[in-house]
Amino acid sequence: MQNRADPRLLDAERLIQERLGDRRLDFDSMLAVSNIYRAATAVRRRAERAVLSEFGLSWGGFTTLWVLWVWGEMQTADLADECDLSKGTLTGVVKTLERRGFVERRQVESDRRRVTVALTGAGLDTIERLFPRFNLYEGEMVGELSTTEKRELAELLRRVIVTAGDR
Amino acid sequence: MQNRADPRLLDAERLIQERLGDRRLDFDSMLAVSNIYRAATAVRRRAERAVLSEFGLSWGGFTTLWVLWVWGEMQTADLADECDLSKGTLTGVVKTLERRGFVERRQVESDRRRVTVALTGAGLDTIERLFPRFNLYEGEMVGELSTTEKRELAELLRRVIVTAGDR
DNA sequence: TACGATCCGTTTGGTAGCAAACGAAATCAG
DNA sequence: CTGATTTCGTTTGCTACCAAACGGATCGTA
Repeated sequence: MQNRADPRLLDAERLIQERLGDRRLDFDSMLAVSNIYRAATAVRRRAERAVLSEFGLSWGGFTTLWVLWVWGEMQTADLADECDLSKGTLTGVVKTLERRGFVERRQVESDRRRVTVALTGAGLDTIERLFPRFNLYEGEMVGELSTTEKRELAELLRRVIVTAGDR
Repeated sequence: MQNRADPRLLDAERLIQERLGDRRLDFDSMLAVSNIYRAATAVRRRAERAVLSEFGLSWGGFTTLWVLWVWGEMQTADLADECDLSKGTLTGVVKTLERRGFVERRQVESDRRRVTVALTGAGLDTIERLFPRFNLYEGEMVGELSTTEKRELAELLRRVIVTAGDR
């Protein structure tokens, strides 16, 4: 068993209890939720600095490229859904990726409201070089965890995602 | 043991494996990391819609108010650190909170480079009404987990935070 | 006590993110 | 057919977020 890495957590807990006086407080949930957020921020920030910056990509840009790589050309709405972004946000991300030459938009002939997005050659090349690096980085980020613990973590989070989910 | 909640994950895994050809891939790390990010997004989004919007606060604004409530008046740099934000970002968040009347800046007499931030009466009132609500919401978000599982989750994430950490 | 180095918070310039409004295109009702 | 409704992606207006540059204030060293 690991001991607590950050002693401030305990200080904070004590202080909060004082502030709340006799009101009851759900510490276990509080710590679980706040650590989810802190971990995500740390992981994203480090990924952008250590891996993605070199390719001129943000986290969102990488995700979008990755989804297009795995699933192939897609409609904007589906892409937004798969990337877990609002459609408005996706418009901007795609615009940036387009400017960088990684993706291109295509009008759908049969329904001219629709637009699909696809990787360009440069985009394909980039994601194929980048993804193995990114996956190595992912391994480092959870490197302190055993395989069993990684699966446990993923499963616990999956249940939180379902609860918090449905956009 | 729980079975997978999202069957698409399996499709994705197969597709990715095809894309990668014979290169090896660390799925366990990939799923752990991507679920951290998805969970954080879902939790934040829901919090902002379900609880914070009513008080005119973003996630970052809430965090800042909360830190000031627990720790009291603080210098900008320490506040940024505690909120896990860059100092530039904090300037903007404080500016918004100031406009809303929740906090106020104070020049430090002994060192005129420094500025402290403190809750106003309205800010104190707001966080005292808001926090119990927020904590209830946190409980809902991890409501599918037992107490033991919440602690497990928090501890696993704590180790990821340490690995990815050091800003 | 002066001046170079350092330490502050802010500003700048860029991307990301959301909700809501929007306009064009397709569909539906009659 | 035609007018109303729905369904697309984009635009708008706002907040958030970072890195890097900035400019004023302080400190260290001689």
